[in-house]
Amino acid sequence: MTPGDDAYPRIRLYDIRKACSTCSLRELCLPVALGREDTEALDHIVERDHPLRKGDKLCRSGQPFAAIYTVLSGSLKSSTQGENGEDQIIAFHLPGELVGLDAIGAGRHHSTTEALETTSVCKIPFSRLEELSRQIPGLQHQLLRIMSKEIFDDHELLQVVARRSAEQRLAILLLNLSQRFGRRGLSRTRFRLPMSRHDLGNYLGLAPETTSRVFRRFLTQGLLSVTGKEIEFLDLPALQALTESPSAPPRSSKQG
Amino acid sequence: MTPGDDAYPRIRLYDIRKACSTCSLRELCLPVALGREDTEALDHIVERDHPLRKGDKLCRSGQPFAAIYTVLSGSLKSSTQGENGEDQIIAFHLPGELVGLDAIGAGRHHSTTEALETTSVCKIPFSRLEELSRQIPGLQHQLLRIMSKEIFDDHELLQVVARRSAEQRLAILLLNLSQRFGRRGLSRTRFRLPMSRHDLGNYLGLAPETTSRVFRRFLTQGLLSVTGKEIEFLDLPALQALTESPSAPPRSSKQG
DNA sequence: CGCAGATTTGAGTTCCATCAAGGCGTGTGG
DNA sequence: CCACACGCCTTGATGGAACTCAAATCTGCG
Repeated sequence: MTPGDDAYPRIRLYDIRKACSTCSLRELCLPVALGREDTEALDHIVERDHPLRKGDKLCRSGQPFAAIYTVLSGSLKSSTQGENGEDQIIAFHLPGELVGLDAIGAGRHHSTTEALETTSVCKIPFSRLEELSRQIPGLQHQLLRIMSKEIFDDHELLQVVARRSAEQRLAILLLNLSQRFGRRGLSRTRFRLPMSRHDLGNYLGLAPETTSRVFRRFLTQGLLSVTGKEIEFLDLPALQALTESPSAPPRSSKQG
Repeated sequence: MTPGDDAYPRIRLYDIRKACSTCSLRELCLPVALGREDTEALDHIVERDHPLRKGDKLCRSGQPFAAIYTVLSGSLKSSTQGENGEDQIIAFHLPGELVGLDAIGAGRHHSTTEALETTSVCKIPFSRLEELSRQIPGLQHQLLRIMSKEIFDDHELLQVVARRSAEQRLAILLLNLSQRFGRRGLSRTRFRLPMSRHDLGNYLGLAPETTSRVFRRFLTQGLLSVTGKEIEFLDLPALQALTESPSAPPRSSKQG
């Protein structure tokens, strides 16, 4: 049952790199000048976890924090819960990305992470990683670096949710997903959205109906074609133009 | 000109503790079992910076990251910039709080921090702090811990901006500020807002006019009294009730 | 005292959430 | 292979919250 035993043999960093060309574990380690020994040390703390089925929880809000994860295949969503049970999705996780960083240090998860489809992840026990990072100076810096990135991403999301129209929000998210798919070597213009319209809307601070309507508008305007969860960009420049606040009235900030 | 020279002598951790009873530097160090030597080591890397006047920038987006700061007196706002010059305020910083954490690791500031009034801060060169944190195991963990807190706060803000009404947003912010003032030993029910209505609105994703109108509504309902930037809570329970989504229509998430 | 910026107030408009109903698609059982 | 049912998605109609524009008032400051 526990990962790391015979049924779920340890996998090597080498394998992870093969499995996922832009794996965050690579992101975590690559900029660091790791010697052969260091690499092996890292190899040995990585464990493969059970594959998750759609709806399975990787971790729940309030649970003690023990490990961070990197997505090998599939996808996940993380959400925080308001006191009323209404939740707010704060991130989607695609293959090659790290999960659970917001729990570092607090010792406890603040969010619940759930599989959007059949998903396999790779577990990195944090205590061991932290221990290791004391021995490998660059690794410690990498940890801080990645958390910093997380903060930056959150700020970008905030900016989007606080100040942009529904169309801009969706366009920005689609382009963002496009980039992330592209980085994995998949098509940047044609891909499958792993999340429901509901999740999409929740993440962007929109009602699901609005999300649906915006898709229709994009379709009508010839910006993209939508078939269920499959989408294809037909007019990338126009979508990017949307992003740059073409119709966005300059709110707040400064208005002379 | 450079801080740390004779004109601005180094100040000691001891002084900082006196200057600010809930200083984040304490927050940073206190949970760590610091010996006398460690404490002195920290003392020596802390510098007092120039006092800032209203509107002065502590750091700008894009600048190389060199230090984190802790607020001794006054207050600051941090904002990110969209490509159009419209900015989004992501945090207000009151005395005793840390500034610049989002830049750790990226080596570059992602946000611009500006004084809302005459403000004095205390500079902690990061390279030295990092170096020190390799020698003091607990300190490293504290850094991660505090960054994690930052991420958590961002998620809370996102939840507020994405899902709550204008009244709820303002109520939540006012109560939050109340707590933070209270922690410093000031009144929790009567204080001065250091930021403009404009900034208030920007932070909450609202137009300044809306902010003003919500204040009026609160006034009319007898929830608080407002005189310019001075505010006083008159009906704390009612404000807190607002916070708990009483009139908040359960949006998105789940609606049977 | 007068200016500039901040705040408030008003009127009108827009965008999006809500409510409600219908369509599509997938999985299950016959 | 087909029928049915459930959930997800779409579409329509409507109302309301918040934004925009515009102007008056207030505030601080030189």
